[in-house]
Formats: sequence, C-alpha cells, structure tokens
Amino acid sequence: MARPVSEEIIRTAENVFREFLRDRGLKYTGEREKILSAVMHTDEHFEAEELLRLMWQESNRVGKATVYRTLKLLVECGIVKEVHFSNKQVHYEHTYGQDPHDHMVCRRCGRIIEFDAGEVVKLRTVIAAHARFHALSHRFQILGLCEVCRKASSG
Amino acid sequence: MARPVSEEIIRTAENVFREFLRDRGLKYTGEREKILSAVMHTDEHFEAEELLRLMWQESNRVGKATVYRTLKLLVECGIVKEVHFSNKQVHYEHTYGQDPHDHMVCRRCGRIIEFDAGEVVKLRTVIAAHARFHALSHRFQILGLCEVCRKASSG
DNA sequence: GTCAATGCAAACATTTTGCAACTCT
DNA sequence: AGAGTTGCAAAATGTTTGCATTGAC
Repeated sequence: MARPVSEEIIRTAENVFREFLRDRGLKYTGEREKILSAVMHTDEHFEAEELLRLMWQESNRVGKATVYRTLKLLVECGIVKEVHFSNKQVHYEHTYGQDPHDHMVCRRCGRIIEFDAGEVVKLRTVIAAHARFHALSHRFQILGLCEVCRKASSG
Repeated sequence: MARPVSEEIIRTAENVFREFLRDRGLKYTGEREKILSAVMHTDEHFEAEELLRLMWQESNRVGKATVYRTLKLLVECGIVKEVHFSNKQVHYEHTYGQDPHDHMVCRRCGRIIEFDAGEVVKLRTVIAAHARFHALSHRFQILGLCEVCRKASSG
C-alpha cells in the first residue's frame, strides 16, 4: 500500500498543486486544499465516493461534484493516479513522494499486493522504442491467486 | 490490431463456446451464435454498444441486454478479453487464435499500437514469484505519444 | 415439458453538467 | 470587479435486472 507520507512531502505536494493551478489561471481554494489534504492522508487506494464519505465524517463538507472535479485536476498534475481494478468505479491513489509501483490483484479474495515498478519501466522503454513511441507512463496489473487463496484452492 | 481470423479458427471458437456452455447446462442459442460470429469478424477493439450497432446494421436484431450478457460469458470462457482504455466503457477484443499482445495508447490522438506480450509475460512471472503469487494474466498498457504526435508537438 | 434465454423497459451506479450564488486574487 | 468555483439537483452514461414471453434440448 501507499505508505502514509511525511508532513513535509504533503507540503511539497501542496506547492506543486498550487503552482499547477496558478500556471493555468486557476484558483487554490479552500475546497481544493481540503481535498488534497484528505487524499495525501489516505494510505490506501480509494474511490471518489469513499473520499467524500471520509471527508464528511471529519466535517469537511465539500460537494460531490467538487471532489470529482478536483480529483481530475490532481490526476492531470500528477499527484494522483487512476487505477482500474474492477469494471466499475475508478480507483485512485496518491503517488506523490511514493516509489513507483504496480499491483497484483488476487482474483479470488481481491487482495492487492504492490511491487516496485522499476523493471516494468525499463521494459516499457525498450518496447516503446521499437515502435518509435514515446512512453510517458503505464498501467500494469498482474492478476492471479495470492498465496493464501492458492493454498486454499489446492487443499 | 487483432487480425481477421480464418474461418477455421472461427469454427474452433464456436466449438469452444458450445462446449463451455454445455458444461454448465447453458444453451447455445441463435443469439449467442450470432454474437460470437460478430465478435470474431471484428478485427478492431470494440465496445458493447458498437457491436450492437454493427449487428443491427446487418439486420441481426439482438437485444442490448443479450449482448452484455453474452460478452460476459465470452470473457469467462476466454474467447474475449476486456481492455480498459478509458475511464468510460469497457472495450473488448477477441483473442482467440491471436498472439498475446498488449497496447500502447497515444494520449493525444488515441491511436492504439499493439505489441507482443512475450516479454511482459516473462517479467510478470518473475515478479509474481517474488511475492509467492500465482500469475494467471495481466493488464498492461503503455501511455505516451505516438511518433506522429511527438513530431507534431515538438515542431 | 422443462429450464434457461430473450427483449424490453425500468432500475442502477457512477460521473458529468447547468446554473445561481459565492469566493479567491 | 471579475473570472473562476462551488453545491445542488438534474442529466447523462454505461451496464444490470425483473419479468412476461419465447426457445433450446
């Protein structure tokens, strides 16, 4: 899982976001600040509605539409990444100050295991070069059975 | 792109599907046959609604719900694969009789470039072994700029 | 004849949008 | 002051479901 992140990194992310907004003539509002903070304090993958629920529990009343709009901005500016685990909602994770990683997803129990993306990045560069493609990012997931479920099903 | 596939392969796929259905006490109906045929004759990635439109154009009147239900079965039986390009609809491709491949997606123009998945499969096995995870499949996409768009944006 | 499949429309879940009121800068 | 932002509720999107009718085996 994405690990909880130091206050220092959170402040840096805020600066990145503020600058990103300023560059486009957009405003750093109280809502955007609160949403970024909620995102950075999450150490799990989350969905938009989940983040909203979390914020409401802590009496941070922001509208649903604002959360969706702000997440989109955070993705654009690279602080947040979209992950597609299921066919339903989009999942998000903050990646700012984290090592790049990808996920293994257990088909049986849904468990998520992260792994370092270093080798994947190397491979993607080689593959892209062959097609004269300029790789900027990737999405990678390994689907299968985690150790527990494998043992359970062969037992 | 998935290449158009020989009539022989199509017949084999039909057999696979029929057997899959029989094994579960399900029926090989005219609708399912028509949908499988439409899928196998597609050589592009498609969406459920697109397939439906295509079939209607050729006066193959099947209900939308039936298409969704049948695609789900085809995925289960391994003839069709889900691909998640965007955050919106699921895309599908038939993979029966095709070499395993993954995709590069151009962020600017949306162009899809396929590449052989051999190296990815090797890498996923190594990575999975580290976590005692049993890899069964993967999803991989490289996002970036295709040659045309890279030239256009640097010019 | 039985049990499953179909088609339709209604339901559903998630995300986006229009708009009047508001708030950063 | 003015352009962008918010929240709400309505709309849109993509997919699923309930149910009466139809069809495969």
